[in-house]
Amino acid sequence: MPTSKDVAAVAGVSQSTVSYVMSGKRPISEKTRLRVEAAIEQLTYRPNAGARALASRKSQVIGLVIPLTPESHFGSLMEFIAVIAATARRHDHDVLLVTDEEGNQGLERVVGQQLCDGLILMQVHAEDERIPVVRKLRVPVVFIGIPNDSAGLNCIDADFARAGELCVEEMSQAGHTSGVIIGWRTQLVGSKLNYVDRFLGGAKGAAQGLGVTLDHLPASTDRRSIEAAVDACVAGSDGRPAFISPDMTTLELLPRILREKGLEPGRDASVIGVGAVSEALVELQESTILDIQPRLVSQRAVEILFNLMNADNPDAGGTLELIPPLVTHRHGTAGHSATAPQSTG
Amino acid sequence: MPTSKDVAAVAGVSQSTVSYVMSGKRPISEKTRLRVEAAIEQLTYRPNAGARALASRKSQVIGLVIPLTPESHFGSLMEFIAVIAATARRHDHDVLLVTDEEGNQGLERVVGQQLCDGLILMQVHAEDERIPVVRKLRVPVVFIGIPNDSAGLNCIDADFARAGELCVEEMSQAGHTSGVIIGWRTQLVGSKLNYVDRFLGGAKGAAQGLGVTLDHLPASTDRRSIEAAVDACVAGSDGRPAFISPDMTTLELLPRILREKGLEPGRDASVIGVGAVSEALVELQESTILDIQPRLVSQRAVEILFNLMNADNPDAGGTLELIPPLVTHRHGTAGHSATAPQSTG
DNA sequence: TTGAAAGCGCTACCAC
DNA sequence: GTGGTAGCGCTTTCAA
Repeated sequence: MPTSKDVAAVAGVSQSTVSYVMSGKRPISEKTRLRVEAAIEQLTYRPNAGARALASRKSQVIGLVIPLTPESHFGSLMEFIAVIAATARRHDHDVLLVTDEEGNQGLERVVGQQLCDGLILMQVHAEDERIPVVRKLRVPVVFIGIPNDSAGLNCIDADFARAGELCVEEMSQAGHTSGVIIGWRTQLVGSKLNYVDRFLGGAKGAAQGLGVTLDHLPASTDRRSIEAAVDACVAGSDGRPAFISPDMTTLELLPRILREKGLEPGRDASVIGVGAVSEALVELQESTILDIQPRLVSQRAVEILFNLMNADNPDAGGTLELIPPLVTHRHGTAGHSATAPQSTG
Repeated sequence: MPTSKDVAAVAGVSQSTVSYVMSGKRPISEKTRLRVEAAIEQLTYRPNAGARALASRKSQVIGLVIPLTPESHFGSLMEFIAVIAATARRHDHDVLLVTDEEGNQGLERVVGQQLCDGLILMQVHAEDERIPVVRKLRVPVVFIGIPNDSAGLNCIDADFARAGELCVEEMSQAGHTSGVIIGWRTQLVGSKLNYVDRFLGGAKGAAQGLGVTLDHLPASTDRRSIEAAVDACVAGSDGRPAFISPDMTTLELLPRILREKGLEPGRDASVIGVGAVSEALVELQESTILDIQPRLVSQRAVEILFNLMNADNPDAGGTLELIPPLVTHRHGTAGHSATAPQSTG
């Protein structure tokens, strides 16, 4: 493996000149620059990441903390990860995977070892126990998700309140005057994923405005609890029930459960929700799906992080960005086109 | 940030002793070891990853090269990534994400920069253009997938030949005497993902043995081509058609497409295939699913990599490991239980 | 516009 | 069983 010393020798310059050619941190004459670049090419030189990190105190790596809990929807998760990795590369950084299996230990470890210069945390809980730790961390952190107390933190997420409104509007336009939201068990809401709360808030507001009634049936992401919720809803429903859910796993399960009970989604019941669906699958969903735009959210998360990492002020921050959802797919409701993305401002 | 020098000072020992306490590479008296450990604890010392990598020529990181092409099924991909990350941590290593967007450049970069000590490559093609590059790489590499010429390479994958056999057996037991395999376009098979080939081989062999007829309809993972294949099959079918596919996306689309055509999967048609399905969804699949055991495959991949990384012989290797699939879920065929994983030896 | 040299924090060799 | 110390390959002053 050639070193920058070798490059210097070949180019007939000093090692520091090689360094400055690569970093551009000081003016170099056209002539020497070309010589150095030629030498780099010739030797296929690549700077040693460890040495660079040691000397510069920058690893050129960002840590991505991913949730591997049962409630996470792997397909959606991957959608985020893919964009984050690609965006990071565009900024000349790599991505280190940190599973939340290690919990706070993991955060402290990767930052303590100076393995990365910044962190992105996914699946942030309302009262996330990582927050006190994050506040003490000496690297910038961006949350995907909005905790209850986001003061001074940098957060970005889909606008679930708006998504709730849109779902109810969709429901109303599909001719329903009442519907049921299937979300998490109430005892978990508030202490865990609070986007359900935000979603409920938006939905309830819209329901009032539109004069439709809305119930909230708590359910977890397992088949049994969803089934129970469905039974309850069908029993209490006059005619065609409508289901709304902010959770992708639930949205995948619901149509199947309905069919098992002899209800054809779109005809005998409406299913409306938000999620991150892969393009291949979205057009065949039996539900009306609002896209929470994981690609946009991820990209902004990385950009915010890089802004912070390049900021002079070490504790700059306090971003709170909400990305509006898009209606990408309507299904089974008369009078609606099945595609045509539409901005929601 | 405290350094090992600080630890040494607090413990009243030399810096090298601190190093040896951490690495265990030389005997340390109980007494000093405790003193050092106490100092480490007290200062919450964490070794600087860059410095360590520089001095030891080991980064304690493995690179994971993931495919972000349209043909990859994100949910399945995540299943692999999660296990790889967890297993790596258990070996005291971290995982660096390398997207194949960079192609061979990416491989050469992360190895050249000495960002990682080993690589795992996913979604290996039959004539993968990364292979010549990999052979020159100075770090061990494990492939998930089996290229045509695997000589000297370390490969692991699900046993798709066996999976093909099992699918045909399932089909036969479900009372079908003929069926259709929906795989990739033939022109792609052979140059790209060759597990389809292996799958076809196994399936055809079993078909001969069982005296059932089998067609292969090429289709891509998009809705339109699958639909065309379905139409062709239904037209040529007497009675209840059977579909077999080695691709998860196809398996997710098929039941929906069938329903659109008025065919209820399990009753009017059988859908059988292999894939990596999340536990929450598997019991509601409209198909008979053989689990390709992504968790087991991933775990073995990491273990093989660590064996290579610890091997004295730098070009040890030439592993080829096939993991048998499990019948985890049967659907819509009389006389079968809907669950009960069963080993296939 | 360029070079020399002092570290960055760790490991591992050589002494004792 | 332990300590001293020479690098690992880079960045970044300080000098010229």
